[in-house]
This record gives sequence, C-alpha cells and structure tokens, in this order.
Amino acid sequence: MKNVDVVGEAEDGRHLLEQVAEHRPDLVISEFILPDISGSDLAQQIRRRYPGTGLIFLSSSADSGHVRVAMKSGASAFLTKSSEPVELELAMRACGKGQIYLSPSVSRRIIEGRRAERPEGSAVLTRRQREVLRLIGRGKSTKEIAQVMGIGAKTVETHRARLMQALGLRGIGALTHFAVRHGPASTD
Amino acid sequence: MKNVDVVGEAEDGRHLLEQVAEHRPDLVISEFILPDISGSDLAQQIRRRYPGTGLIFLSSSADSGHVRVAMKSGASAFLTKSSEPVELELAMRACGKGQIYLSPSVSRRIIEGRRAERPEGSAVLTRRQREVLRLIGRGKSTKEIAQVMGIGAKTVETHRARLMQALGLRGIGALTHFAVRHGPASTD
DNA sequence: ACGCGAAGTAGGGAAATTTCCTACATCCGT
DNA sequence: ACGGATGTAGGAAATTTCCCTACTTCGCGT
Repeated sequence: MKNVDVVGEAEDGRHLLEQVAEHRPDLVISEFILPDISGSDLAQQIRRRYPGTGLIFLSSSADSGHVRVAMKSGASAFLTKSSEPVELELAMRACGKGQIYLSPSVSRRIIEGRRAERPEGSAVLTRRQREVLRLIGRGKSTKEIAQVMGIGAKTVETHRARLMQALGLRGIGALTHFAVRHGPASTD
Repeated sequence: MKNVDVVGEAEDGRHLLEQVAEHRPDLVISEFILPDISGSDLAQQIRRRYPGTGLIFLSSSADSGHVRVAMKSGASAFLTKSSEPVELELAMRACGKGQIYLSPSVSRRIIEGRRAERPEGSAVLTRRQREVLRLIGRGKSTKEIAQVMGIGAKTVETHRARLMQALGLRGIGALTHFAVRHGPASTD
C-alpha cells in the first residue's frame, strides 16, 4: 500500500505506548487482548494523549462486549481473525478519514440477536432495539418512531440511548449513519 | 406486481383529485407537470386531505427546482423519464414503507454541482454544502464538522439548514440518512 | 412457587442542539 | 456599480437529547 511507513512494533501495551509517544503515528494497529493492559485502556490513553491517532483493533473473537468497550473507548475499527485480509485496508482507509469501520462479521453479530461464543452478559441488541434501529436507519425522527411503534417518545429515547450505549456511539447522526450502513433489514 | 389494483386514472389534476377522493388509494402516481394545477399543489392537497397516501411523481426532466418543491410538498418519490422501469417498483415499495425514493439520476444531479438544463435559480448544492453533506454522511456531529472544516458551528448549522431546505428534508436523522444513501463521494 | 435478571415502558429536569431570522462581507457576472 | 449567490455567524426561542430513576412484565432456573 502506498504512503505507509511502519515506524515501530511492540510486544505489549507499555512498549506500544512508548512507540506511539516516540513516533506519533497516524495509525496504531493492535490486538485487543494484550499481555499487560486492556485494549480499552490502551484506546483511552491513545485517544486522550494523541487525539487524531487512529486505532484499529484486531481480536480473535467478535465478542460484542469487547467491541462495545473498544468503540466506546474511541477505537476506529474492530476486526476479527475471520475478517478478510482486505478488510484491514478498508479499515485503514476509513480510519484515515476519521470514519469508523466495523468488520461485517462484527457488526452483523452485534445487530442480529446472536450472542458471542460466551454468552457473557453482553451488548447484543434486543428485539425492540432492533426495531428502533431499523426505523432510525430510515431517517425517522424520535416522534415518528414513537408513532409508528405505538409507544411513547420517551420510550423511544430510552431504546435509542441503550442502542448508542451498546454500539459505542454518540449522537443521532452517528447512530443514523450506523443504522443505514449496518442496520437490520436495510433493504426491506 | 402482486397486491396492486388500479382504481382509477385521470387526465388532469382536478380529475385526479376526484378519483383520489372517491377511491382513497394507498398510492398516487402522477406526472409532475399537469395541465391544470402544479405538481406541488397537487402534492400539498393530497398530503393535507389524505395523509398516508403515497405520491410518486414522474417528470420528463430532473429539474432540481421541481424535485425540491415536490419533496417539500410531501411527495414520496420522484422519477424521471430516464429512470429504469424497475425504479417504479422500487419507488412503490419504498413508498409503501413510508420511505422516500429519489431516482439516482435525480439525486445525483441535485447533489453534484450540475444544473438542470435550464439554470433556473434552483436547488443545486453549493460546494460548501456538498462538503457539509459529505461529513454528515459519515455521521459527524455539527461540532465535528465545524472543527474539520475550520469554521464556526453556527456556520455549519446554516449550511445544514440550507441543505435541508434544498432537499426538502427535516431533521438530522433524515439528512444523515439521505447523505449516506445519496451523498457525494460516500466511498472516498 | 419464588425470586431474579432482562427487557420494555416512561417521567423529570438539566444540558445541548436545532431552528428561525437576521446580518454582513465577498465574489462574480452584467 | 449593482444584484444575486455564497459563505460566514449571532441571538433567542423551541426542541431534542441526555442522564437517571422507576415500575411492570416475562421468562427462567432452582
């Protein structure tokens, strides 16, 4: 790939942060599970100390809990070992533009009802949340959604809030964007 | 197509409205240019008197001014004579779900800088508006956009407002949805 | 049967955003 | 030079979002 220089490599989180401090890279690619610090701590530290630095996580599993905390901590992308190699390039591109990239295998698992291997109390969406997400993905407002679903606007807000919580997103725009891109039944 | 009954046909706007009054159809398909009343008047009347009735416009040109007023008046879809026949079906489906459908040839023209044949002071987006639309399509918030573009948040809001004005949309969600679906350079 | 956690529903109130309107400086074409 | 289009932004009101809390069901495991 053009315009890419590898400026450092590291065995664990501490060395990784040292490398980052020294080279100030545009992008960091790391395993989510590290020997010393957690991926989310790593993300938060990089995010806080070097905002603007992209961070792509690789993980052996698509555990939705991991994905959730990673994205909440400011990661730019989350790939799994089952991701196609080309996805890394996609993720890097997205990252370079400040976008977020979730491997399809990851977003699909989160959105559909399936739990990760370990049903560890995780961020899988509920039926109602998926319904709301679907409507959001069509550009509907809170009120419209409330109307369509026959529930109160306040309730829709609650669903929406939990959705953002679960997906590690903030703001209607980001949620709509996610819903259109990854949402359930976007074509029906 | 299944589940479709044609309950009436009409030569002009007045007869069309009579037919609508009589049959209360789910969907009305009409030329945008009619001999007696304007398409936007037609849309407004149908919208006001029979909310819930879908309205698909066909037009010989993709004049962005027409599209703008049509969508602002509550139309569900806008197709041109250069639209593929299958698009009508797509539009009907979208319509049945309360979604909006714009023929690609229409949305493309509106979004890209090209004017319609007649550069009639119309709703083509300006360079700045397209930049904002592009960022919105990535789920960016007003503040983030302001930051990235190096202008004030208030200015972004103005651009956004004009964007919604031009596209006949209301609300951040709808605009984000539009931007992701039709937005400029969604892949770059 | 009982209790418990997850899911769905909703309200209050503060905080943030959006909307609406206005204003003004540029630039550009006639 | 004038007029329109474009880009910029401010004030104030109106909405919407956000954050927390709470109550009710429902399903499930013991």
